[in-house]
Amino acid sequence: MKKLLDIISGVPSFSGLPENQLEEIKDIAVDRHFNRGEIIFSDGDEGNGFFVVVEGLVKIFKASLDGKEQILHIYGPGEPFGQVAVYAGRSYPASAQAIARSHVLFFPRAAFVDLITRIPSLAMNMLAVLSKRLREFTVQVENLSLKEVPGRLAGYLIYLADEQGKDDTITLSISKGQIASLLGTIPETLSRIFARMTELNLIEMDGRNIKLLNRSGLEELAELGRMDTGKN
Amino acid sequence: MKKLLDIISGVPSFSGLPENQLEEIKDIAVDRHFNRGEIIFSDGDEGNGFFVVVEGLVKIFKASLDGKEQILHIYGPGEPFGQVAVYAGRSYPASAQAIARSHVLFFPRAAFVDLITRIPSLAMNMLAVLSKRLREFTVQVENLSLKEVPGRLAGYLIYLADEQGKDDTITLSISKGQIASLLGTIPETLSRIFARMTELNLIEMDGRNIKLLNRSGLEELAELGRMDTGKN
DNA sequence: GATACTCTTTGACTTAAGTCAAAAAATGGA
DNA sequence: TCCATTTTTTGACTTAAGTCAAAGAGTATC
Repeated sequence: MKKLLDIISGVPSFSGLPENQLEEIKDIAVDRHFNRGEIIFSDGDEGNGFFVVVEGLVKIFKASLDGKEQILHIYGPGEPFGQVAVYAGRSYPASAQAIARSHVLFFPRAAFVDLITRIPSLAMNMLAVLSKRLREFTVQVENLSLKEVPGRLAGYLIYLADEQGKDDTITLSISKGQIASLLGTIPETLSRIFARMTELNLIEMDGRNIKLLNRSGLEELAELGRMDTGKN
Repeated sequence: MKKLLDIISGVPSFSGLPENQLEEIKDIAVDRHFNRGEIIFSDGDEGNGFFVVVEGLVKIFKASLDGKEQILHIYGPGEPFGQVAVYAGRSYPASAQAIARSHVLFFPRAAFVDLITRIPSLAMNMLAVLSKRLREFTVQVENLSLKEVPGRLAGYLIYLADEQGKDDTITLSISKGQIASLLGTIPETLSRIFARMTELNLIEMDGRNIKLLNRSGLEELAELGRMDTGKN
């Protein structure tokens, strides 16, 4: 099956490996499919492997007793998730849910650990992936505790603009409710802040398309962490 | 120098390695000392290695423009920090400061990466350490966004009690101001919540000694995330 | 043992953001 | 196209926690 090998060779975590090793990785991968809304694993579940998104979108989140949730990350094609359970503790530290019809690859722990110990550059790649995630978490903690919601949103919009490239028009790939949860707030608050940003001519919004009208203004807001313009 | 080898063999990240490999690790380690208050590295600094605390206490934190700070973690003897710069990105994702006179070991990147690629079990150990940190971050994000300050404090007190073992009396090793920063709040708020907990007979406080009077009450508070007792 | 710190607590006030409720848009089938 | 969800927005109100200011405790130093 040639297609699977192509997919695997395109995953950043496996980049730079020679064909025969990619072949070995391919051999232990298991195809799995999830419908929109399906839970892939739950916080605390015993985990005997990790996943890589091939197609679709998966959200990783923590839920509270009273029904609130905080999204930790949203992963798309080429991105691995659930590795923490492979290297330490054996349980997943959060829940994963498909937020679109998704095709993922599952890598069983034992077989993968064996590969890592035999392929030093694979180990280095995995260390790099985890380090990148740690870096992202430091930013998330910083945002949640040192920035107000407008600052977090400005940062997120800039992040999307950089990611999507083109001009300064971005398209949201997830619902505003999900964005609220990712930013540690609720839809009502997010909606009000979008309105405020439009008011201040920072952005222009049409459904899921947003145009950044004043990038330096947004950058300042993201940097400072609060709306307060400093005048008066 | 025998003492250094003893220290290294006691570091969890290096556990399970044979003597000759510990020797190799020892050979690349560099001794460094910091006074209380000294900055070890700053957020964004180019990092060419990581550290392990031998003696003392080091705080890892993010600072905001307007002088606030969020502590990400506080590390004591045996714990490594700054690894993210070694495996990805080459810059430190946060700042590190000695909060007590500290003795640390510095491991230069190039030499350590060489060791990792030659010693598979060292690579696995490092993967385990990073995974554990990721797990801790998921808890911190959950706390910041889904729990109110009383819930976070209750969880922290329980964590300290478990760590310090003995009965249900704990001793704070850091100032209350630092605890406030670790929990994502400010000293005034923390002080008021300590007072409220004392009021409710959850704890008894004498300076830096705290007695947990009602552990299950605290556990419920930590679990639920807010003070609200649910009655009425 | 008085002086000069730093750390902690208390009080009065402000505010960002949450809750609850309902209307308005958008989306996706049948 | 029309109906039924789901998503987003708006309004009125509440609240947890922050700000500012000042008083009390602790600790260390000479």
